[in-house]
Amino acid sequence: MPTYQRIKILEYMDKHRDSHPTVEMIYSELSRRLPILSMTTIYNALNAFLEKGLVSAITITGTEIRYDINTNPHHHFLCRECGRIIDIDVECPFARGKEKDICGHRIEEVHGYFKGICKDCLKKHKG
Amino acid sequence: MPTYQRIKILEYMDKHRDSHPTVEMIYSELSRRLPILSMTTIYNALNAFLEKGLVSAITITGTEIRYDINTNPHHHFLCRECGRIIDIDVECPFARGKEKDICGHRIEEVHGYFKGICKDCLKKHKG
DNA sequence: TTTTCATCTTGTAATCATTATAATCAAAAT
DNA sequence: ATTTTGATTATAATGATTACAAGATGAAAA
Repeated sequence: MPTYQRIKILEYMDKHRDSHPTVEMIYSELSRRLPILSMTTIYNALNAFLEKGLVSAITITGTEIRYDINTNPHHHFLCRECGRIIDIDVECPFARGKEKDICGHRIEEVHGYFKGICKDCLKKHKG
Repeated sequence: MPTYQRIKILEYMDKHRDSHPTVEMIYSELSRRLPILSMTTIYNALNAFLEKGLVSAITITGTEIRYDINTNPHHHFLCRECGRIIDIDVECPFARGKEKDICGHRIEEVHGYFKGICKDCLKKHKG
């Protein structure tokens, strides 16, 4: 049932858990090996994965959608300097999914993110 | 020093605190009264406001930037049904700005948002 | 008052990520 | 074998935002 392309895309997502890749990043690596691969295919596949809950979408940079295969509840940190997106463990009961409502509204998705300077870039400043 | 247009834009932001307007929303109302007004002016003004910390940007819908003049620490709730963006009070120490670092990374911005069905839309379903 | 200088505004054009569309393809089902 | 369903592809369209260049403004300096 799952297509060859979709398997490759999912494999890529699994291999690059930390990079929270964009469609472009997936395309530029996979298209080297796969004889033909369309950008649209990746969009379609990721949207299908989204609906099935296999991946989640991160809109943190404002200019693009990043995709995340890590389904554990967590937040993200975007470094203004190096651009990395770093997973942040959270103990927030909302993020954990313990709370289903907030102020009477039904919660279906929880997103939390920080922007700033990451640990490594801070070191570079001092060193 | 502040321009006539910029004052009008800030006035609009203050009058419509709850709607978290887009550039388009600001433009379509203000351009009726102001003889001429450019979309670019609104973008420029809002970016200037952003740098001065007068407003903050909310990228919650994925398709557009919403602007918020409420500088109190708070989160947002996006209703999937009516599209409203609702302010949510938070007691999270990170959102409150009490914590300046997380896992060694320096925090400069904190964003939190929920997606789901708002209180009012839930009522409509039952009623 | 005139000049200067920086800043803001405007309109148009460009960018760029994403989506829509329509044709093609493949695999499964009847 | 033929139909059906869903995936893939290429191209074109969308739409929010930014880039750019020319013109307007307004305060400070001469």
